[in-house]
Amino acid sequence: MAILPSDDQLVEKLRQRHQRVTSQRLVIHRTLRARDQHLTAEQVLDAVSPTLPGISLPTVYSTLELFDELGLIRRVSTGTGAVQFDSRVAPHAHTVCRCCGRLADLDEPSTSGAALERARSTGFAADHAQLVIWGVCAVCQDTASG
Amino acid sequence: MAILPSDDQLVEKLRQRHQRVTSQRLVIHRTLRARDQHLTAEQVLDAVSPTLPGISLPTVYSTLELFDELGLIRRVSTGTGAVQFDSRVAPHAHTVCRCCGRLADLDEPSTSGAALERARSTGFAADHAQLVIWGVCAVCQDTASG
DNA sequence: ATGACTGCAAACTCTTTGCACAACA
DNA sequence: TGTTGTGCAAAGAGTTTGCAGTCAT
Repeated sequence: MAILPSDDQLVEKLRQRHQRVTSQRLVIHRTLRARDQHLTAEQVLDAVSPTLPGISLPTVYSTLELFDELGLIRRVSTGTGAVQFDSRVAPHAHTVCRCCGRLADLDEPSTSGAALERARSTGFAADHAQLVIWGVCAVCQDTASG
Repeated sequence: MAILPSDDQLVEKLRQRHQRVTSQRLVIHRTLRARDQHLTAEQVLDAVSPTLPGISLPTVYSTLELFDELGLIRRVSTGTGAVQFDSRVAPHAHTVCRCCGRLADLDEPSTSGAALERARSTGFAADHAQLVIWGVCAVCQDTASG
């Protein structure tokens, strides 16, 4: 499989760690970048299956875990249902509806800087902050009141 | 089982919702308040079993879910291992070690206020913000460098 | 008395593991 | 050519569900 310019970041990080550049890793990476949203492992499998027939869920999981270690994606967990993997690298928060469980993005750029600093001041090597806001989404509010 | 002054908040909320005051709910509530830390459902089971022999894990889960709805505790999920239930009501953040998985408290009082406001401005009825900071704890840093 | 709650068992979902084969370096 | 990575199947952990019996109101 040919290496595209958009693969460079991934390929470089893999080479640094003496890990292999496989078609599974390339396709999953391209798919995540193209979607730029949060997906479950199963959704990633469905998204890449047309391009990679026969790819397995364990491979998807191990690849997503690798990408999380490399800082290419972020794991977002709400504790309800499957973990979501977020390819949006820019800082932002997430809202979770207590009613329908829906996860949505919230642009909130600079909330976590102070918390990262504070964590570091306690000796914790912080690399990433994840802000999840619980509540009821607009749709479920309408449904409940209607 | 007698109602203590410390149970008042729980009892009042249950009565409001026409739900029953059971010994399971009282003991779990007292145990959580006494510990004032984050516990898994299994740890809650172990903690209350001496007082309530024969209590079951499904009951613990349903009670913790109820308390979360009542705002008496907070569900903290890292996506690795079991969900933790936090009886500390005062705003604070959590750190998660990528290496050993350990969850720790971080006093960080006012980080989430702006994010809650912002979520509300989009029509989302936000009630709670959860800030999780990923990184490597001091212990694991020492282990890796030694 | 009656309806909600509990305990038990089983099922279910999500994720990880073990092993043989394939394929990158 | 030597490992690392993949696919398959199965196991594992955590959580939820169904139902009969119990208990708070």
